[in-house]
Amino acid sequence: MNFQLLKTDHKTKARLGILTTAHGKLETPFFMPVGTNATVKGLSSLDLKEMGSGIVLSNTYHLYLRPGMEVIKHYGGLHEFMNWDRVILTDSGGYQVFSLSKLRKMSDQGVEFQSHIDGSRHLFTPEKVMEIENVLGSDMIMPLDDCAPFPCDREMAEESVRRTTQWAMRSKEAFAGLPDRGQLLFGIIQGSTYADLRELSARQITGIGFSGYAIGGVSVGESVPLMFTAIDQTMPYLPENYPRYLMGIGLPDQIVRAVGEGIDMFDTVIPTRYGRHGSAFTRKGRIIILNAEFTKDLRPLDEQCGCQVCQNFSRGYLRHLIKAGEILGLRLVSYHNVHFYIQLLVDIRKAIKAGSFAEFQKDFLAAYRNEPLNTDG
RNA sequence: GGGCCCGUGGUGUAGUUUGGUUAACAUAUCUGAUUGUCGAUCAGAAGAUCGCGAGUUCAAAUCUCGUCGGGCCCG
Repeated sequence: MNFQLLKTDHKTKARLGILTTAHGKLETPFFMPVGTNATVKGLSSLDLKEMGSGIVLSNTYHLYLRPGMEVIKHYGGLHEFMNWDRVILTDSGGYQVFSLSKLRKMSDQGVEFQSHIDGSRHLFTPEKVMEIENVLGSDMIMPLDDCAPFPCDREMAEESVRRTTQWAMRSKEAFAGLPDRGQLLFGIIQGSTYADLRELSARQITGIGFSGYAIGGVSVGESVPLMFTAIDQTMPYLPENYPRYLMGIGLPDQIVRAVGEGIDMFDTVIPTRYGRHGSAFTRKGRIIILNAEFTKDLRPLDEQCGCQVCQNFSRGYLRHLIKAGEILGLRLVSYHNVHFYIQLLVDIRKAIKAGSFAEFQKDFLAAYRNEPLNTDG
């Protein structure tokens, strides 16, 4: 068993656990900064270590297209390529094919798509994705799935579930035939917003048996309530003794809520994307540092934050950097935001350990506003 | 001394020949969106009594005269 469940909160469904991988142990719940192109945009592996991240997420689709597998193979894997000796999870590319490739043809065989970079044509099959991820050498790997869009009619959702299950079986089989690099293969649940399809998908995927289970097909354009409905519809069918990964989620308050539903793993581009676009997270909410009111603000982004950026730079300075299009601005705000997420999960784990997660959740949600904050924040 | 060109939101321009809805576009500014990546993009807002004055006209950024400012050419 690679996952050890240490504790389940008595008032919520929050869990504390340890996930063991080829590149180290991780306490759950944890957050994975997204490093699509073998980099968390704007941050080096050194930065991530400094802020205490134990894991990064990277991406099969992007790395396969660029730099290409020959390069990664030459380095011996993604860890060596990006000089990151901690844990890596790679997404399969199912979502990217869904979100980036204009021209794509899905069939039971796989998905044929055109590169968003140069238009070249490629075919991803479940087997091929397993091979690619094996070469990448990431510690946790996701199988190719059929990510249903939103809105999605029932027929399309049914097909997404059927195909995702079929692909999951093929992935597992292919995975078994590849060199053992100590990788953990996860299963992905689909089913859109249909309760019975979520249940069906969860039963089928867990029936196949994986090292962990992911809720996919969320954060694809649905409303937040619907997203949580999909979580509710899926969670009862996930086995306790395996890690649960909520793909692509979410805003800080959504993470705090989802932990209370029993989710163990998160990833989202929000801290880095929002950082590049000039939004910084604080425990009171998000400030859009680009706003004119911060022009002469001498305070750090978040007065409760201990990160390098908050120790050294003011809101007014960071605003200037972002407005001037300086790379340092993108980098510093991204640094703060990723640190914010990492620290948020540290505090969440601490609260679960102390048996006070329910209070933590209540306090956090009471203090945190989702609408952008003004100067008073 | 003579001749010619140009003055339109913060900036750069279009519209003037042929007068006719609410003066357009880009950029900058302001606000918002962004969830298995996007230094992308999208949405919304504010901003010009068209250098100034007079005249012609039902109606003037547009035509006429004067004037101020900037530029160019000739002497």
